[in-house]
Amino acid sequence: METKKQIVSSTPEPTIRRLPMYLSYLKNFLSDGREYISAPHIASDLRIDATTRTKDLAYIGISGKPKIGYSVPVLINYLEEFLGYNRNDLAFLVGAGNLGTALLKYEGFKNTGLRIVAAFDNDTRKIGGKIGGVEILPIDKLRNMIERMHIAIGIITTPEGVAQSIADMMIGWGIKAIWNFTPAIIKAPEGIFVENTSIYSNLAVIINKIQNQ
Amino acid sequence: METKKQIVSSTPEPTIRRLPMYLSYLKNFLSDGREYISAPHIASDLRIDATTRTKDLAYIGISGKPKIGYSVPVLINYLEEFLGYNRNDLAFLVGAGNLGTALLKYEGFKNTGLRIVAAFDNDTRKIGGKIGGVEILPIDKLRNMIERMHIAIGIITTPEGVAQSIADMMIGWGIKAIWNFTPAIIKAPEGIFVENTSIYSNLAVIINKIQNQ
DNA sequence: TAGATTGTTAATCGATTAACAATC
DNA sequence: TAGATTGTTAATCGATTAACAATC
Repeated sequence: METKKQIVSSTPEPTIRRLPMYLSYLKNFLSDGREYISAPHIASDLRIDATTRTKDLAYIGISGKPKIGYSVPVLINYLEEFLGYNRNDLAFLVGAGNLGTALLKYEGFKNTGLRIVAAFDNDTRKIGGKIGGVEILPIDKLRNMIERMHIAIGIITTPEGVAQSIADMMIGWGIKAIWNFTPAIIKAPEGIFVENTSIYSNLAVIINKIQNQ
Repeated sequence: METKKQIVSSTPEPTIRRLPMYLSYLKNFLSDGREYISAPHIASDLRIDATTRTKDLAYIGISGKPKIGYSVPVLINYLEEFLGYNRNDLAFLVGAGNLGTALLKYEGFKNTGLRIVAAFDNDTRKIGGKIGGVEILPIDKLRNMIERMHIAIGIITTPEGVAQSIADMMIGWGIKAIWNFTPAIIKAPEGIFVENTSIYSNLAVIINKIQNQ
């Protein structure tokens, strides 16, 4: 028998990145009181091809009605469910500097399923205190806490130089996904997912556009 | 004569996003004192296909020598030049909240060509003060400042609800590129470039991976 | 020279866009 | 019914990967 390449029919990453955009848009739309919306309507507002949008919604298992469109509240429910906003995904944050502080205080996470349950730093002036309602603990408590609480997500907002060593600790103690806000390139074994929010990459795209305009 | 589709042979965006990664990696490599590096070497460290990497470097106009590899210092120079780190690109930031403050204090920009020359807010307690060495001005000074200083880049770190109106002001007064850190979907006319650093999109990818693992 | 490494050309893969049939 | 809108199938586009020739 021939070995058939396994088809991992998962949602494409570009689609996943667009979903929060739809959600944000639809919530605004709903506050206008209208209940149904059509694909061309969303598409022209968001500057996304109507077919792309239809496919995106089909991926998460929602379909519309010809002539009428999609029910906005239903769409919002499906999106929130798919994006895990009804779950609680616990996370630790390491590095309570400027960016770490901004994330700890970020109101936007309240809409989502992400809960930052503790933060870690090596600055004794911060340890014991709270930022955005989250306790700041010493780094050497990290191991015990990850293991005890079965935390799956680790957020790294440390200086670039120590990012890899923090990641290694997190991975060793059971973290499944790392959200890296430093410019460091995190090396991780197969099965550990690393998502980079790279300020430099975003800046590079902007500067490139400015230069070539 | 047939109209030939104009070929805008510009560097692909995925390539541009990878360039800062190469730069960061090479700077670390250089501090080890070695002068030449080969494509397979970089590739295995960064987990990027060697051919992809070779092409990326070819785009910015640098080639290596068979058997020897690429000269690291030359590579760094080319990358910094291409990324505009030797230029000064002036930017304004609007919204000196948690995230805005983090960006104003961000040491990493010192390596780049970006200079945030002023910040704007409507909080009278912040106005007149400085954050990260940058003066905080009232929003109503924005127009005059953009026009006078020919600022090209506007950074938005306001609450989601006012992002579009700030963008409209910026665009009306001559800003060419907007770096949007809010979840808002910024509508802008043709020719104005909008780059989104979307916390929600990044989070969505992480949550999706966690759910399906 | 021999072999490691680059660089180019072709093949593959995946996402977006286009065309059109189905349906309320 | 007629027409607006969805949903599916095919075509296009662009990036990644593979194969192999060129070169120091």
